[in-house]
Amino acid sequence: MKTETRKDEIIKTAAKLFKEKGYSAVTMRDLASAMGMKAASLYNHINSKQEILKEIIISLAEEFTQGLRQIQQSEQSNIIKIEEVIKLHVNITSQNTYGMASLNNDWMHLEEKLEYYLELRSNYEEELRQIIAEGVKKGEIIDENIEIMLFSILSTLRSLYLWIPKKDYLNPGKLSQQLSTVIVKGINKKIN
Amino acid sequence: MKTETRKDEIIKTAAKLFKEKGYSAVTMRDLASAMGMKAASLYNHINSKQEILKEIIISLAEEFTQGLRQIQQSEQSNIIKIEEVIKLHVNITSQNTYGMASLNNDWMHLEEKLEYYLELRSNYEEELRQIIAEGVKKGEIIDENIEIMLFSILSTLRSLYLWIPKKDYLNPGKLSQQLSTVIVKGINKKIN
DNA sequence: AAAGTAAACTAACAAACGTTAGTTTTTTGT
DNA sequence: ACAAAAAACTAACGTTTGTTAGTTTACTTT
Repeated sequence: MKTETRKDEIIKTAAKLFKEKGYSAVTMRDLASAMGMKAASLYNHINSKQEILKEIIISLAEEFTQGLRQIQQSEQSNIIKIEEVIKLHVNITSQNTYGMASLNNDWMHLEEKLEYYLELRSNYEEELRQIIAEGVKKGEIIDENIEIMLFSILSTLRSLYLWIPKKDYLNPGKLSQQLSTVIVKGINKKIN
Repeated sequence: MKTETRKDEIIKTAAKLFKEKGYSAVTMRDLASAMGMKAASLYNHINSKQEILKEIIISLAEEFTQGLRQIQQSEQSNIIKIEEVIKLHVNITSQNTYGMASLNNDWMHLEEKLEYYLELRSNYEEELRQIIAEGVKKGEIIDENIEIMLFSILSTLRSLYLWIPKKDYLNPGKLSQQLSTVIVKGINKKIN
């Protein structure tokens, strides 16, 4: 764990501002002001505004890709794999709620890296889709519309960045567990 | 159902562009170009860029508020009320997927109407929270963390605008029903 | 056909944008 | 203590931004 560079600080501060107003609405002067410097000085550390966005988003996207790959390789039931995916999202999001906002809302401004990002994203969805499909085939998961289950799970997990900051009294482990309960068992009490 | 005014067309086109790039990244020249006219001509119909955003968001927010109020007044179980809320979201989102993007992502640029919007939003969340809480108290809903159930449901429903356009072979009725199943019963097959 | 209105246009504005160039200050390594 | 490197600064650039003013074109009503 090496010490945080000035560039890292800029990226971190940018992520915070991007979460509040979105990438396009944050100016280099806003960012500089938040860093306590002038806009031109930022360019001693970064090459462009876009580079900042790229670093925020791509590193997170690769973290998710790698995390899911490890879960996929493990030999567990598909329900447990999904619970591991939930943990993955909770953990990554807990450590970088600001960056997750950009990942969700500002990816369309990536330009050069856009294609790469979209590929990571669709691969991620496809792998999760296959976990669900296999779970259905093996009778672990209800035989409902797979797209809807995928959508519901991903929507919840992708929105975590909005909720974790407000509920930070919950530790990641407990949050993951409670989320798993709600997603896996549903909310109703009736026993069929 | 009166005929659509030019202003309505502009707002509709703007919503589409706002969904693709976000409010801040869409210029009046972009919007004019999409309308087949020059930027200055837009001002024969609207007063400002912000007014467009305001009309998109506030009308939707009020639609949700009114819809939830009617559900709340009906005398039904809380589980059924939640299923009605799901229907409400599916129906409104189906008819205006573009506007829903702004509602979710561009509300922070509302300025004068921001406070009003935030009030509608927090009232909406609070009413839904109470439906869940009452469901727990009456034994219809599992005794899990209410905030997490609220968060999970709202995240899914608020993300519908991203998915409905891709899955438009599903009609709203069927989609609502399948969503209810996933949210209420969960995804696992095991009978406890 | 004339008059009135609606809706487009051209031209331009002041402000804000990302970024560059060149210079000064601060920190680091010997 | 001094040289080198890092990191801040001022000033300015060419564009793009939302918007206004004034004018022209196209419909509608009489």
